[in-house]
Amino acid sequence: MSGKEYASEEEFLKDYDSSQFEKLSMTTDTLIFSVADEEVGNYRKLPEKKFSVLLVKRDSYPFKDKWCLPGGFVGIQETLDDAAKRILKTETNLQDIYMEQLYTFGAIDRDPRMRIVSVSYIALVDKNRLKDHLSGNASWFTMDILEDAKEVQVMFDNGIENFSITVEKCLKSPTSDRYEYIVKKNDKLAFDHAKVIVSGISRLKNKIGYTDIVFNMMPKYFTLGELQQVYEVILGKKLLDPAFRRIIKDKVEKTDKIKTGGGHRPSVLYQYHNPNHEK
Amino acid sequence: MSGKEYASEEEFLKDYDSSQFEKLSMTTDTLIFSVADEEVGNYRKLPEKKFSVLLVKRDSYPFKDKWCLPGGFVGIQETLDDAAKRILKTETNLQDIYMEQLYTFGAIDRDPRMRIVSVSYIALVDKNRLKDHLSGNASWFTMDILEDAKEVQVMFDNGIENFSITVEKCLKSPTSDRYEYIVKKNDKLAFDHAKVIVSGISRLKNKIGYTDIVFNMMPKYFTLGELQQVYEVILGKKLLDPAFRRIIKDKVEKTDKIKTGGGHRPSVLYQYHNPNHEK
DNA sequence: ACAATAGTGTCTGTCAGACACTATGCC
DNA sequence: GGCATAGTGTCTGACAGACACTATTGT
Repeated sequence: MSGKEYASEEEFLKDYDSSQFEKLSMTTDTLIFSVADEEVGNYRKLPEKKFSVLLVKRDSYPFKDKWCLPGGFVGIQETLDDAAKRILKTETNLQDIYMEQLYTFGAIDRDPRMRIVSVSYIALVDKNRLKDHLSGNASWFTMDILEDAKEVQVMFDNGIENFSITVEKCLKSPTSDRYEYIVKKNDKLAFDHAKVIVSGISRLKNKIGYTDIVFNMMPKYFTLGELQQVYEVILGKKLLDPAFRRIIKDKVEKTDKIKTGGGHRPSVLYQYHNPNHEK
Repeated sequence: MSGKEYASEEEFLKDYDSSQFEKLSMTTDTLIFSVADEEVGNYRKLPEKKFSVLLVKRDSYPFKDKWCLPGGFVGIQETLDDAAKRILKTETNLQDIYMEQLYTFGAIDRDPRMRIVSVSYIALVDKNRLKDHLSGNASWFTMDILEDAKEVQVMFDNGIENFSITVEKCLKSPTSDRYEYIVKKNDKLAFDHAKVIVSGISRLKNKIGYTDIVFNMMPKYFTLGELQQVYEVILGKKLLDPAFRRIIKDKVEKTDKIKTGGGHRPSVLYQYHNPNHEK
């Protein structure tokens, strides 16, 4: 590592040959999650909420015609976060969206072209804010998730096409909660993106319980029933009304707006209220 | 992205020029955490536990003579996990140690030589297992941590040298628990490693509450008092005995061994017991 | 005897799970 | 009227925080 002796750091840097180490290609891939309304026949019923993700159809090799997460190469003068933001902007025309780094995937063969390390991100968007700004190859897929202790199954549907993946969960250590994901079935997703999606779903499921990130997927005004539906669809289980209201009561603020029009009692509209601000 | 049309993926790959994208240097940096016994004068008292981290003194520019986390470049034919394992082996001669990926740091100027993206890892070791296998420039530093809602202060000491860092915590979003760390004071740590250390401490503090990762820092046999000390030193607060014993009772197994010799009642030795195995 | 840790019993308040109940608009 | 959702009251058991107490060693 050393070699020639230098008197100062400035002198060293002037002489430094940055080509002596092998370099790698890096990309960011972003899980853009949202919740969609799915209309239900019965006029009385609320539209069903569906957890959904934005996928892009690849138009070139490798994995031509398969679906993948929006992603792209990280520029040499670009932060990882900035690369992820740039890609989000390109695909959805959205800015100032909640994003967080998920995990860095570095398997040798995850891309058949060459060694590419990918930093994955999660972005949460309110679908009402975009609708028709999508780029050409992008499409929202609803996800139906079946999960047990050993396996996750996700069914994707964009209204035209549907497919499913099956991923086995395998604890990396008995002392931790980290899983190694082994893809058992996957015909339509490119690269290792099946793993990335399953990791992202897992992270979201966890964080919904101890943070307020759900509100990034909500419109400004919403009813508690709608909010509860979103929790239920992400957690994959029904919640009891009183318990749910107890949990979120400090995170929301009643407005003077009311949502009418369903074949049932109208509902008060709420908005997000940061519980740390009131103290 | 496309260009010439190919009939198959094989054909495309044969023709693929991997040099068309700018590449980056990547490193892994590992937080090797452990808990050390610090002898106390009083013969009756238990040795005090100290949370500690392994640092390496840089012997070359940049940051010559500053301390940094053990790390190194990721090989082109090497997994991120493998790179981290290799470095752990080099520094401590340890293998089969608990490790998990922490975060990927990608600021443009984190290394003055050139653009380097660093994937950080956490490794937890039982210090009794190594003692004298350390590589030349490595040294264990105890950490005393002072944390409030806005700031973290860490005091490092390896018995010869001591220094401290101060890092400001700044929530990235009101809806989440992600912090942006701003280094306010740091004279002795190289690169952005002050941030990495603070992130790692935060992760560990969190995960100790809902996983069994502490046991990776414990010897095979330990008393509940010792285990409680480790929790206390990581969490930075005292715990009540009965509450602590309630929490860990399913995670440990009583052995027929007993630890005597302190100026007080002897203590039963326990060992880790995976709570998921008994069902 | 006493200092220090080991280990247990139990009260209390908080809170999640569960169920029952009331309220109200729209066809 | 009755369906479907909105919204509330309250019981219960689990459990964390708190404190008090007993047990046992080496010097």
